[in-house]
Amino acid sequence: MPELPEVETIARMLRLGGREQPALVGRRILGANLLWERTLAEPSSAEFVPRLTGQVIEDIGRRGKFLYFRLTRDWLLYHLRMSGDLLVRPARTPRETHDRLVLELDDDIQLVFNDARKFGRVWLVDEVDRVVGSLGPEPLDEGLTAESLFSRLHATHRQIKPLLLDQTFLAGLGNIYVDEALNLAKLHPLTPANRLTMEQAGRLLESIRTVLRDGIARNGASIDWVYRGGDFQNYFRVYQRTGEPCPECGTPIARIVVGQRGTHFCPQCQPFLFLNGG
DNA sequence: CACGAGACCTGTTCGC
DNA sequence: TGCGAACAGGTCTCGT
Repeated sequence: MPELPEVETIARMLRLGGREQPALVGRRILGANLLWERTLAEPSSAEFVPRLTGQVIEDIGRRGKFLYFRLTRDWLLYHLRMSGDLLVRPARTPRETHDRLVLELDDDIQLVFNDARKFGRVWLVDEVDRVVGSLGPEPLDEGLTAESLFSRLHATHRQIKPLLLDQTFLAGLGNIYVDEALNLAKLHPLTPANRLTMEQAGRLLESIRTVLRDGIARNGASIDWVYRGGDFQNYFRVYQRTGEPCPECGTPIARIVVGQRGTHFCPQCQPFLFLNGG
């Protein structure tokens, strides 16, 4: 599903508007149509529509992989999970196959949540931290330093890849950007977190920021049939490039499974140096 | 605490 | 061509 750069791209598009697409800040919600019950995490579907109706969108942003809409009284949050997408369409546009929630806005606009795999979720809450309060720091936040990352890495012996996918450790990374960042930092995905040196922790933070910034600059990645307009997929170094040459050394990219996730890395640039705990 | 498996879902691609 | 298996950007829960 969309990771930080894809969600950031969507948030910016909705907040600022894009080609032929109006900005949504200032629009009033006139009604809502929930088409798949389980898409709504909370409150109940009976409470959702009357409570949402009439509120105005005051701001739109991103925290981790969550998209948030600050409304007159409440916060509306979306998590796109694997296949979710948010689309602006003219009012009364016919339903499309995987539409799950349609908001009717003023100015004859709809905001459509489309999600083939139905994993995505929506919340309407009065306190935003009830949903995003347990997230770890934003990787692009200047307040996050190599020193603080280093000390948090050393608080656990978990493997670095699953740790970076843990949203309570760091918010926003997913399978693509973790593989890309670890390759750039020349770290094996199974490296125990507490074995990283200070220098490696610094390189890891810089690598994470580089791949995220590059991803945002390319409007995110569009892969498989879930096309969102970005083209960062053309710049992957290792993700889904099994058997192709490493851009650094030419060694064929390897694929293993880590935490049930496909994991791509260069065995030459990212050697595993911790056999027998040594 | 840390890890693995299973669940939630649909669609595409791959191998026989 | 057909059909099942494997796989997919995520996260939660449960058992060990």
